[in-house]
This record gives sequence, structure tokens and C-alpha cells, in this order.
Amino acid sequence: MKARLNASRDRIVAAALGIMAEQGYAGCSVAAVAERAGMATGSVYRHFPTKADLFAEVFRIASQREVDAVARAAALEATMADRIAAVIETFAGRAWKSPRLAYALLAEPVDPAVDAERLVFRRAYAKVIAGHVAEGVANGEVPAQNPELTATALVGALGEAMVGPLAAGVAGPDTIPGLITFAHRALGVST
Amino acid sequence: MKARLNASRDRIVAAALGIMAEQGYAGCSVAAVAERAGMATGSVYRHFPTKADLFAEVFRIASQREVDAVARAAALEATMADRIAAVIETFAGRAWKSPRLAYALLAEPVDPAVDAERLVFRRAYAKVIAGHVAEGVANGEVPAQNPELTATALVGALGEAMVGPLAAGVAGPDTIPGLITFAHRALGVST
DNA sequence: ACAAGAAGTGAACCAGGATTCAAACCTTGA
DNA sequence: TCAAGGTTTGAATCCTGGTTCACTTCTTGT
Repeated sequence: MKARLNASRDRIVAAALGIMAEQGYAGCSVAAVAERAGMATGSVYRHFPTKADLFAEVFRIASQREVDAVARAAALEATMADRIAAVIETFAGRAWKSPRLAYALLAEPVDPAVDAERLVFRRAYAKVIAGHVAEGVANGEVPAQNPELTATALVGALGEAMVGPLAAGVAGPDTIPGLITFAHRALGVST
Repeated sequence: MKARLNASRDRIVAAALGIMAEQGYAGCSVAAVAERAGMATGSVYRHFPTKADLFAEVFRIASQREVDAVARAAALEATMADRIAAVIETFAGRAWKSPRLAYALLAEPVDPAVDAERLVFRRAYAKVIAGHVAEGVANGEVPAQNPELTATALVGALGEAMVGPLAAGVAGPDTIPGLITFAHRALGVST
């Protein structure tokens, strides 16, 4: 039955996500994933041709979840300044709640094939931000600029500012407001 | 003789740097390094206990070189705005001249032990920038802010904006001026 | 109920590259 | 010149973890 088959596949992905959130990519041997999914190592290969394929999908799903959350939070706000603030708060807040997962998605060493998925992830964030920036430029909230470049730079800034604290396990309480101020200034929001 | 011994060690480091610049960390098997240094594989272990130790040192040296170049360029300028511009131009210009090396230093997957060295590298950049920011705050060139946070965010922004082009092999001609504008605005330089 | 085929099993296999080590080779000092 | 101590060699070894595959177990259709 196909239901069973799909269920197995889902169990594998869920197990991989679970281990990523607890121990990062480092803990994700195929054997560990299979065990957590309640099946034999070899069975994983009934559903995914290689480990890299499996984790490309896992990264895609996890990333999409993050990007969606950020996009959704931003959509609730009225001004561009508030949208950007919402992006940062959501991004950083979620990262802070699942630090191991956030580290895995952002910076942990992984297979090159999986790494490629990370570029997509970052570009997706950049795209969301770029949309808001373009809008802000169009209606005069911020000065003319290349929304792509600004967005890419902001994604880098957010990531870098979070990786340190995530690795260290501590974040200054003013990190998030500080980043919001930084972003607003970088965009040229008139204050 | 000790001179010979030191010379061997230097040859190893130089060979590793050379291969990194040409083929990235991926090409840096111990055997390849040894061959380029003109010695047997095993001899490398006369000078470094493990491969990770060797590359920690290699990363440290290469990073120091980069950070020094940036710091030196910045020191030549008079205003904080110009110093920051010099940082960005030097960083991006050098990365663009040795893209494979820059990619290896910035983003290529490496041993966790070597990865740790990367954090030091980024923090060193941040420290240089933070110094200029603090100075700018002190003499009123820019508004009050946390220089550490601003600097970290800028390092992330620069890295992110360069990794894409480095991987793709193309950079828009307005990337560097765009980044300078971004940085100046983010700092709050009065224009 | 039974045959055909799919799904699951997990121990064995394999690849790639770091690391070791016993033998061969210098260099130095008497 | 010779012996002792240190250095160099590079093929053999080891390790890790992804991948395979011959076999068993289940599901489905007649």
C-alpha cells in the first residue's frame, strides 16, 4: 500500500529533522536516522538514492518553514520599517528557540550537495527582504538602491550576528534591537 | 641541522597555501601537500601532529595576511567613512583576485577544528572594524551604537555579498560601491 | 489459499584519505 | 672512518560511515 510507503518516507524525514534539531548534522548518520525512524539502515535507501538526496530534502523543508514564518510575520506589518523589524525578530527569535537546528541550517559543515541547498535557503530569505526593500524604494520610504544587494547583505549580517551567539550559547539582550536599528539605518529608513 | 628542519616546515605551509589558492581545501590531501613540498607523506607528520593542526596554522597565517592588508589600507585614510570604504575595497578586491582562496577562507566546508580558526578570522576583521566604529562614535562622526555588533553585522554582510559572486565567478560592477553605500548608511555616517 | 512482487533487513562491503612504522638514509662527533 | 642519533621514506594499515545485496517478510490479486 502506498500509504505505508509514504508513511515510511515521512518517518525518515521526521527522524532526520529531529536529530538535526537535537544534535545537528553531525549526529545524522544514516544508521542513526534509520534507528530513530524505527527501520533498518538499508530501508532508508528504498526512499532516497543517497544520503545527500535525503538531506537536500530535509534542508529544503526546514528552510521553507523558516522562510515562511518570516514572510508571514512581515506580512502582518504596515510600514516597511515594521516589516523589516518583524523579519529580524522572527528570524532571530526562532533561531534562538532551536539553536542547534539554526546552526545546522546556517553554518554547520555539510556535504557540498547539501550546502547547495543552503544557498537556496539564503537566497529565499534575500528574496523576501528584497521584495520589501523594492516596495519601500517605490513608495519613497527609503532612498534608491539595489534591493538585491541590500537584501543579501542584510541576510549576511543577520546570519553572522546570530552564529556567534548560537555557537557560544549566549546572546546579549540588545542584540535584536541593535540589529533592527542597524537594518533600518542600512536601508535608509527616515527616522 | 635546525635550519633544514624549519625550512621543511615552511615548505609544507607554503605548499598548503599554494594548493588552497589553486584548488581550495578540497585539493589539500596530505599526500598532495607533501608532494608539492617535495617530500614524502609521512614527513609532514614530523612537523604537525595531525592534518587539522597543519591547516589550523595555514588558516591562521592566510587570515592574518588578509586582516593585516585590510587594517593597513584603512589606516591610510583620514575620516571614518573613508576608512570603512578602504576596508571594503581591500577586502573585496583581494577576494576577487584570489577567489579560490577567499572561498576557502570564508565558506568552504572544512574540518570542525579548522572551522574554529575561521571564527577567529572573522572576529579579527570585526575587531578592526569595531575599532574604527568606536572611534567614529567617540568623535561624533556616527551616532551612538554598539561597535561590536555593528562590526559583526558588517563582516557578515561583506562575506555574504562576496560568497555568491565568488562561487558564481561573476560580480556586478556596482557590488563594491553598493556595499560601501550600504555600510555608510548602516553606520549612520552623515552624508 | 497461493503465487508474484514489493518492501524491509542488517551484516558485509568499499572508498578515500589520514595515520603509522620499520627500513633506509643522512649528519655529526670522536 | 665509523657508530650513534636523528630524519625521511612510502607502502601498509586503520577508520569511518555511506552503500549494497541476498535473503526474509509482508501485501495484493486471483
